[in-house]
Amino acid sequence: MAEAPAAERSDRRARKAPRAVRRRQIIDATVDAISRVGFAETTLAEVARLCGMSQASLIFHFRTKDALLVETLRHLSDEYREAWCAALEAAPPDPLSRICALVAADFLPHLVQRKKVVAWHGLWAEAKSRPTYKRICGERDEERAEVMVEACAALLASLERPEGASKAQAADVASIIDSLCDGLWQRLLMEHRSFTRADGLRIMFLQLRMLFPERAGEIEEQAEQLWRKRSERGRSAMQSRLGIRAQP
Amino acid sequence: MAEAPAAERSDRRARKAPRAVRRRQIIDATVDAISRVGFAETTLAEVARLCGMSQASLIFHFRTKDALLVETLRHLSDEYREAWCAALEAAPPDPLSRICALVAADFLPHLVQRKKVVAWHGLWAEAKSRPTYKRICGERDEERAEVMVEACAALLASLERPEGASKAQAADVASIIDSLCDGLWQRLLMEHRSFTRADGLRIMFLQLRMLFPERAGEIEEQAEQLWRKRSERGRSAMQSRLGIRAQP
DNA sequence: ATATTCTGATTGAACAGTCAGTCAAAATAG
DNA sequence: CTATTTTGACTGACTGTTCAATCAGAATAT
Repeated sequence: MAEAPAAERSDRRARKAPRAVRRRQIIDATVDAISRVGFAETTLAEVARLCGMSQASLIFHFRTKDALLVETLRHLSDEYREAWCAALEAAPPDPLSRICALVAADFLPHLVQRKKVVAWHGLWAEAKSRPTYKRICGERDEERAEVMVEACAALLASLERPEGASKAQAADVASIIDSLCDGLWQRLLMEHRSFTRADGLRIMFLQLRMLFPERAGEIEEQAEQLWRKRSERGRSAMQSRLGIRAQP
Repeated sequence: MAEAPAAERSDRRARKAPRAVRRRQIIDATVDAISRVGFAETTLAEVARLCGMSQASLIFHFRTKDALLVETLRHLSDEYREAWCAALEAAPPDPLSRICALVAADFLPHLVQRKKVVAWHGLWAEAKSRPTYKRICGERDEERAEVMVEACAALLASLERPEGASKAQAADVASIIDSLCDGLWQRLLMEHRSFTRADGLRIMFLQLRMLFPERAGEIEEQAEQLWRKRSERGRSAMQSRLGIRAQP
């Protein structure tokens, strides 16, 4: 309980911290606040309390409350972007692997933390009436959607389906994948007792197998690989099979 | 403009309106306000302005602002429930028709108005930190989900798929349908210029055909029927074909 | 019918509380 | 020292809510 080694524990009593560090602390506290009390009830006083600073300090580092909220949204957006970009780079270059990686990134436990997603949704909900928010959210979604459409197009092209694999078809498939992701996250947030990330991931892979039945085997392989990684982190006996068989 | 016939036109200048009517006017104005300025910025002053009444009147009819918001949420919830219940009753009793009816109800133009859904999402986003909201939203989702699961179970049972049509399977299929609906609505709200209700509906039916390829013909039939009804309301040349063919 | 009383709806003005943002002084760092 | 960071105390604007007064129309009495 004594003094901290000053490096890792540079937090509370460091009177003067680098600008970027303070800003980050404040943003983290803002995320915390929004996820706790909701967007509408998030006040500077609450954020200040959560990061142990004065209200005036927040205003000193971000000029206004609105600016703080915008930068919080931007931070979350950037972080999310980096997460799926990293997942994408770590994945093999074939389209199917890329799609699986993108999907998996959305459901990996500590890549996308609950607290952050709650805050994200709180800010997102206000985007409809705040152009700036809308722009940030829009950019985020667009970029990911593009990558997904490309991967889907590449995969569809390789499948040689009976009727022409048009651009529109790839867009539709990508729409289904992305929208289902969003919808499942919505459920995850509301029913976080009865519906887990594992459930969401399982259903996503179910969907992938339905979209690309020709590659059902590979998809199941990728899923089981994920489950194996997952079980390293705790739960030993996890239902590792998908619920529905591929069509014959 | 002379006197109104007192029955239909009981609106503005009726000094004393029945309690229920006034409450309804206020709730409508609240929906309007939330959809315009967002939940966080919705004040009693704004709502009062929108329905041409005094702030004090709002408090008179609903004891507090919170109560007004809760009753607004409940109203939207009830209205939505009635919409899909009506669609369900109007539909033929076979499982597939019921599923199609439920899906279509979510995307039919004036059954579910945009303004209301925007407001719904605004309130919904706050539910994470407001137990009362959460309860109302939860009830709404649960009831619909149950009906969907039942219909899916009945349909799956009739298909005689190779491996047993378990309860879990029906739940998964229902999950996919409902979650995709939610996700598509999310897109609809954000990209309401480039992504229309018709796009959403088209993708939903795409999904249904993928989930139940054995009944692809019937599903396409139902879809085309919907499109025909739709085109009565204006647009003459609407892409009436689904983009992807069923698997052979 | 007319006048009177009663009741519930409606409101303007005022209230107390909370909010984001200001400021000058204190604390810290280089 | 000077420059930057930090904060407690303050402010003005705005919030939801209260309240006494007003008003319209129904009920009652004459």
